Formats: sequence, C-alpha cells, structure tokens
Amino acid sequence: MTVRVRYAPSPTGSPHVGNIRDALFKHLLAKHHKGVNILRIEDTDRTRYIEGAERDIMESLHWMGIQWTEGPDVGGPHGPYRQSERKEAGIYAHWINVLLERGLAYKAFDTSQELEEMREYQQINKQPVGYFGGVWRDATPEAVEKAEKEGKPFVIRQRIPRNETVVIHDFIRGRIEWDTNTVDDPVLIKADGMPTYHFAAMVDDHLMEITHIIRGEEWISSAPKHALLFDAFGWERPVFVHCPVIKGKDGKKLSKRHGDTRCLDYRAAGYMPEALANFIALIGWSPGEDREILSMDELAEAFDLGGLQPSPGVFDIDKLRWMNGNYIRALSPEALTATVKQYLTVPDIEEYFTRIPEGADAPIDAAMPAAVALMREAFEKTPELAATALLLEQPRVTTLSEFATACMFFFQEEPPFDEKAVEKWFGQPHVGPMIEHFQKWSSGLQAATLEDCEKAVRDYAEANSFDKMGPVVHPIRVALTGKTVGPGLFELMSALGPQVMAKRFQRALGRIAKANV
RNA sequence: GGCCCGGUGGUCUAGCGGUUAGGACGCCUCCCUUUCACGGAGGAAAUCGCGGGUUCGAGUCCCGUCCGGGCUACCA
Repeated sequence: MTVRVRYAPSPTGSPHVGNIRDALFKHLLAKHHKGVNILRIEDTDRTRYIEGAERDIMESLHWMGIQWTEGPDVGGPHGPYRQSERKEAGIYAHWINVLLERGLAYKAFDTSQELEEMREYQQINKQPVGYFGGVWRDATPEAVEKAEKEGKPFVIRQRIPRNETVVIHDFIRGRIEWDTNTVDDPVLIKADGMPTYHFAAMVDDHLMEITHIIRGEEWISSAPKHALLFDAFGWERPVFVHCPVIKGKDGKKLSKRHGDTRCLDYRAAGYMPEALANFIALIGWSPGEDREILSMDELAEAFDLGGLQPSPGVFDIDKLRWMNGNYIRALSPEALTATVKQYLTVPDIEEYFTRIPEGADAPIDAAMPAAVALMREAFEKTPELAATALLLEQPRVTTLSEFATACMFFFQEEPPFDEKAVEKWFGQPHVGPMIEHFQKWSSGLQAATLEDCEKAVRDYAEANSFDKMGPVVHPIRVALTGKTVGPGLFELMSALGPQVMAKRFQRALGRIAKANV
C-alpha cells in the first residue's frame, strides 16, 4: 500500500513555522516511502478567508522545498482540491445524505441563542459543555418536518453513539480512549450549507485515500468524532498521527508574540530554507542518532514515524542561527554568490526589517534596507569585489542579511569610523607615520596581491622593530575599514585594491591628526 | 468545571530494565591567530517533575500526585 498524506491548510493567513513543520513531516514521510503528498485547501469558512493566503501557502511550501503531486494547482485524480469547489460539486451533500438516511446524522434547528443558553446552563451546573442531544437528536419526524416547513435554518449534526467507549490508536501515543458520553454531537453541515472540518476533512481523506492523518496535537480532542465518522460510513480508519506542537520560549504555543512565526519571514530575515527545514524537523522528531545536520534528502532517507516525540518542543532561535551559519559556511564560492544574489531579490526584505514587532517599540533593524540596497548596487557595479567580500565574511555571518551589514565597508565611499576604534589606536604616536608610509606605498601601486600586502606589512613591522603585529595591523584595519573587527587584514587589503586603499589611508591621516590635537 | 495530552541539563534531544545518563545549541576556559569569527581541546550544567510501588536492579513498567498544555464554536 502506498503512503498517501495530505497537507490541508485553511487559507486564513500566511502559514507559520509550526504549521510548515507538519507539512514538512508529511513531505518527508511521502518521500521516504515513495508515496504521495497532497495539497488540499480547506476553505470552508468564508468568514475567515484571507485573500492571498493560498498564494502564501504555496510560496512557503515552494521555498522550503516541500513538494506535492496532487493539489489545486497541479490537479490530480481526486480533485477538485479546494473544499469550496468540492462542495459545489455536491460531494458533501451526497455523503451527508447517506448519514441522514442511516439515521447517523440529524438536523438540528437550535438558534445560536438557544445554544448559548444551553452552554451557560451546563457551565453553571458543572456539566460537560456541549451538544449532547438537545431537543433535536431524538425529535419526532413530525417535529422536524414542521420546522423545515417553517423554513427554520438548521445544521446537521453527527449522532455520536452513547454509553460506549471509543478507542483510537495514535501512532505516537498509542491507545487513547473516551467515554462516548463525553463526546458531543459535532456540526457536520453548517446552516449556510458548508461542511465543517469535522465532516469535510474526513470525507476528503477517505475519498483521497489518505493513509495517515498527520496533524497537530490540538486535534486529539476531536479525534474520537473523526474515528466514529469513519466507522459510521463503514470506512477503514487511517492511521492517526498527532504531532506535538512547537512552543515559544514562554512555553505557550508559538504565536505572533514570539517574534517571527510566519514562515516567509525567515526567508526575509536571511535564513536558508535548508537550514530552517533541518532545524524544525528536529523539533518533535529525531533520527535516533547524534547526527544533526541533515539535508532534505538525508532527512527523507532517515524519516520514520517512530522518531516522532509526544512532548512539545520550544523554538530556539539561537540554535537556528547556529545551524544557518553552518549551512552558509558549507556553501562553495559559486553557490555563495548565487545564494546571496537570490536573497537580494526577496521582495519583502525592506518591509520585514522596518516592521515593528508586536510588543516592541523599535523596528527589527531599520538600518538593514540601506545595507541591502548597497549590496545590490555593489553586485551591479563591482561584482568581483562583491563576490570577494562575501567570501571573506562567510565564516563570520549567521544569516544572509548579515552579509549586507558585514560587507558594507567594502562598498562605501567613506565607511564611518567606529569611535572606540579611533580612540584606541589613532592616538598612538607611531600610527601617523605608519599610515603615511602605507598611503605612499599604496598610491604607487597598480595592483596588490595578497602576498604583496602581507609582505608590505611584515616588512614595515620588521624595519620598525615591532615585535608584535597588533600595533601595526590594527591601526591599518581601522584606517581601511573604520572597524576593529573583520576579515584578515591582508585579504581585505588585497580585495580593496591600491586605489581604494590610498584614498582611505589619506582620509585616515586627517582623522589621526585630529585625534592627536 | 469536564475530557484529553505531555514532563531527561536553560533549550533541542539519545535512551526503549543493568550506561560513570550520550550528543547538539547556548554559556565559561584554553589552543590556533593580526582583530572578530571559523576550527580544535576542555569545563560548568540533569537527585531523569514529585511520591509510592513491581523488580536482585527503574529515566525506562504500574498507581497516585503536582505542574504545563490542548479541546470544550454553525474556526480550522
């Protein structure tokens, strides 16, 4: 039997990472077993529908490298793949009638006010809250007919059997059982004629021959209803797999309050999809060995439902950063350039960094858009310099966006001086003559290889009896970059080239003079 | 309130009756070194939520308890 799974989001917003993690698990399982992953859009709630959500869903999936072989965009033998379209096709109407005829579902004409009063009463009397029959579960055919004739709006509810025990076998947790007297009668068809999740998802899962229902653990509570619905139809139940949720640092389910939750925000922030996938796959799942860096192929190869964990995990952004840096460092020079250039085309970088997160009083990084713009410009005007700069910063960067800020000094006409750096080095007496020497040296040059630069600096140190390189290297670095941190000095000098060096040394001379007043 | 799920260092996790409880992130120290990183070597950090059992032996099995979480919509 081939494994068939489905990712079935509802278009109520842009998918967040917890949701995408579940989608990733499905993709991995399907890939591992050479099965089929389906994308199905669950748009049965028109009041919550958000324009553009479906596009975001597919974009998130594409970016992450999650594939599906049946879906609204690619079609397939079990279409349509949007529940609103399936409703139009009469699929749910057909199956609800089967239930109605068998007496396994019934029409309920309660008004929302009546339902509210019922819940209030149950609450006060400390009874289980829910619809356990009301007046309609066992209403006479005459009463139902009368209500229908009067044109009263109604919903169709599932008739949950009473005084029984329902057992489901969750793949991760094993046997879970409920007394059916604690399971209320869920609405299957709403008053507007649309099916609810409880009905549509199960009918579709059966019709689409889904073998494993993989979803978040928040669905465990309604699992008995779903299992009972399969039973009511006489359908074989799929395997239930309830994945643990991903929590924020405070232990609560991941939400906007925890900063980035939107999958595509990680793209804008400069994370590589391979790293994000690798990272989230390891929350709630483990290959059972110590290996932690796994490519998508390796994940699929190793993926196994048995590695799923029952307990929720916390999203640790620091570990993601570490992992992302790892992926960046693994990039070949060619791939590095291609990856960063690709990143520079991400449409919402500006929007992302200037956004003020919920609860914060400042944008994420207001300076980033300018740095990114400079990087784009550099790739156009001086592509070789840009590529070299990337290479030199590769070991010390953890996100793609950091390249922009880290490489800025390469491209700026006059990189600003870090005041602390100036204070520390430019006041020393040997610095003036030294920078003057290198100014002359560089202005006489046509080109400067790494070896040329190293030789020049070492020769100067030796000629002037420096026993340590620090006092020579650091002031030169500050003169050239304005900073005390960055790539190796010789690499950096050679990348900048003699013309730029000469200009910057000249400018530093002015600054040194001021520092010594 | 009712029903259900969960509980190994701060975090992600390995463990599936017998281990000095392993790895990773983060943190600290040292090495490499012209800085920052990267890389390498160490270190601190878990009475396995707690209490009872079962057993020669329990993180691993059972019961209770506490804490955390989810559901309790004509939302998914």
